[in-house]
Amino acid sequence: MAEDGDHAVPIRVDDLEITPGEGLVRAGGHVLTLSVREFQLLVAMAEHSGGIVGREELCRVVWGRELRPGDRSVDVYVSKLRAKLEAAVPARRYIHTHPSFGYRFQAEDVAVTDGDR
Amino acid sequence: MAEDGDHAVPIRVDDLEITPGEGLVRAGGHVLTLSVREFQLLVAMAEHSGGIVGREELCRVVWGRELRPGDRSVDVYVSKLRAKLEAAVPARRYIHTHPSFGYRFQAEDVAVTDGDR
DNA sequence: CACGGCCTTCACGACATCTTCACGACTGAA
DNA sequence: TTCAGTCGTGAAGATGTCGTGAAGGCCGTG
Repeated sequence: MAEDGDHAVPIRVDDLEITPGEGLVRAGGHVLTLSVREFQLLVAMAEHSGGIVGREELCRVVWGRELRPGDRSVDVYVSKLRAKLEAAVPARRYIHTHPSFGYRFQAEDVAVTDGDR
Repeated sequence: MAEDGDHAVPIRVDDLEITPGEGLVRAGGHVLTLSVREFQLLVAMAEHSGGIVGREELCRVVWGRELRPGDRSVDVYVSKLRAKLEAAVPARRYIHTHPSFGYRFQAEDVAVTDGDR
């Protein structure tokens, strides 16, 4: 079934439960308070969980416009989102940077021995 | 058919899953973080998996220019790529050197039988 | 009006990447 | 053995990309 619509089907990634229809995010029994942009960004990445999503696509999906040269909006919101996710679930890391490619959303342990390289 | 476009069709070589459209490489459920050059080099070799690819061609495809005498760029990046592949999948060897000819991309066991002596 | 949250942009520092150089290991020929 | 060509790889400097605090504008609420 097509599931990229606005259905209220929760997206689950590790400890996170994201409910697009309600703008609700639960992290291990803990509810996150996100702004609209933060939430849309989270959903956009979580829908491609495990894959890399480029800044251009994120800008298109969340901001509804093309990414302009020098535009740092996406980076700034990724930073804010990371801060809130880390505050909620310190043991995991969800947003990974792939320089020049984009970001990858996937739950990984923070204290990794070999997972990061 | 020639399908070297930017389709997100994954290239599979043994334990490796390479997704050109996303810049993503998986090795046994493990995600590799590669730079742009490293990734392009990997794709260029993996597309000719099993065959030998010369430095000239690699330089043309990845760097977009002719290989100049004394240019070691290709060698350096092959080295980096080897290091990351070996870290991810220690049991296999993917990049084989054929002196004066080029490199061959093919999965082989590390505990070598004696195949290339 | 005053307050507070959200969004955008700017600026600076931290970090990753790219290129080139340098040295040594290895190989085959004489 | 000695020589010449080839390759592996660590390191340094230049460049590019990213992380993030802060300032300013907008808008809704009390």
